[in-house]
Amino acid sequence: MPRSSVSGQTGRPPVTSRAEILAAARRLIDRNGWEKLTIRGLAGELGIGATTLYHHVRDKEDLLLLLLTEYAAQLPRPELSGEPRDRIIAAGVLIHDAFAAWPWAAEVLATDGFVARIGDPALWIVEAILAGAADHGCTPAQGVLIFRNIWYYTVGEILVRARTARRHPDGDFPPAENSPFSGTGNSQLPHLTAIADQWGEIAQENTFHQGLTALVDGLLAQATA
Amino acid sequence: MPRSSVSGQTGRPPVTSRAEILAAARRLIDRNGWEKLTIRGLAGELGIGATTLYHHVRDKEDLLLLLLTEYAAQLPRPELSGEPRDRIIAAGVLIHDAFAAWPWAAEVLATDGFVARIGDPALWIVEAILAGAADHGCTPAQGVLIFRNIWYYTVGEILVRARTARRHPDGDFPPAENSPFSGTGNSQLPHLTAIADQWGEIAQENTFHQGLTALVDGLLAQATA
DNA sequence: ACCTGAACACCGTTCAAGT
DNA sequence: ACCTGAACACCGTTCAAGT
Repeated sequence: MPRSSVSGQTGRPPVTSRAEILAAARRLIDRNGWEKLTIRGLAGELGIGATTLYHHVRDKEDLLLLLLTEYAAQLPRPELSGEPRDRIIAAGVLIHDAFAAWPWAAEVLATDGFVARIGDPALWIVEAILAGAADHGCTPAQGVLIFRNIWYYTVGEILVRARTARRHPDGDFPPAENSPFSGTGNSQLPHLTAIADQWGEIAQENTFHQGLTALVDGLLAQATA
Repeated sequence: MPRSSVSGQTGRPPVTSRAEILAAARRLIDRNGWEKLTIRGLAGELGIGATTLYHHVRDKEDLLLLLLTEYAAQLPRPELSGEPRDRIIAAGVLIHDAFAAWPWAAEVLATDGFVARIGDPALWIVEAILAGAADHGCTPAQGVLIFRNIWYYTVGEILVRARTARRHPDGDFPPAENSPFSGTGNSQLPHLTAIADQWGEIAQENTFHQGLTALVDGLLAQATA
């Protein structure tokens, strides 16, 4: 790790910086996908020795976390207004859209403790959901429940759709792979058989907003029952 | 790949079989977690050369898929009865419990096309959800929507909780890691501050059934609106 | 028919030595 | 202060050669 800047500079001059490393990492991820990011490849992109990176970031996990924190800090932070229920849904959509633009973030962050790890830049959206729940008449514990459920649902949607997209990139979805029903004429499965042909097309639709609304409305109905 | 058994056996006798390999893989996963499963380690467990495995399974992904198919085929398949809405929820709980017992399965299968890949043994539960939706008055497309949403929610819950458990194994949950709020006295985040101390404990609770119920009720309300 | 070691093309990370 | 190559301890997979 380099020390924080002091006036009297001595010793060998740096060939790179943490900022340069993060920018290059982001470039490579956008180009090849995050699974393909390697320390050695990153050093190659920067034209430096692979081991030099370890003077600027602790390890690969630290690098990814720095990248996520940077991304989170730079996201727009719109004022949420209107009915509490609508604010909660809008907050969920914001989380979703942020991850949809950078699906690998969901892979890295798919953990309950994510907000603590990513830090302050993400807390405001949690606060927004808790505030919406409270304004709707929920107890604090019910607010936490609502946040957790939105988080589960959103992570699941992002991960499933991201991995599906990786397998058969945009547009074509061979029924045999995308539909749960590839065989023919299984009389034990009448509903599945009936819908088999259209499954792929239906599963392609973006129904996040609709599903999130159902989840939030269901949770709020439970809370105020 | 070995050929299907024929009576006149010739050549070098096998030192293992696909069944033995799958059993050993399962043992190692249960012992060390699925991330630690390596082809070389598996061969070591069996006391054979690593490259021998490639005569019995195509590659590592094929091996994992065989393992999943075996697991799915062996799961109990209870009759679901009662109200359509309750049958849908019960089906979701069955999916959840199957994955909760083997969380790595969710990692491998977190893809829209999962049922096609895992094959017939998993189709009955999809049929059960579609049938419940139809009996409740949903169109086939609405049934597919309900299945997909249950799948997203369940995958998210399993993955988030599995990865969290891996980070701070059962019991203790340091607030600094498990709560979104580690700092103190941030007046911009009143609701978060108020609940910070109890967050870890609340987030520990298993609320899957409750959340799934909210989701299904919300979706059914949308469908029949 | 089946098994095997050597080899290929990779990983992340450490550390002593250099500038 | 910072950089570097060599080295360590791994991966999955292929393939020619052996039994």
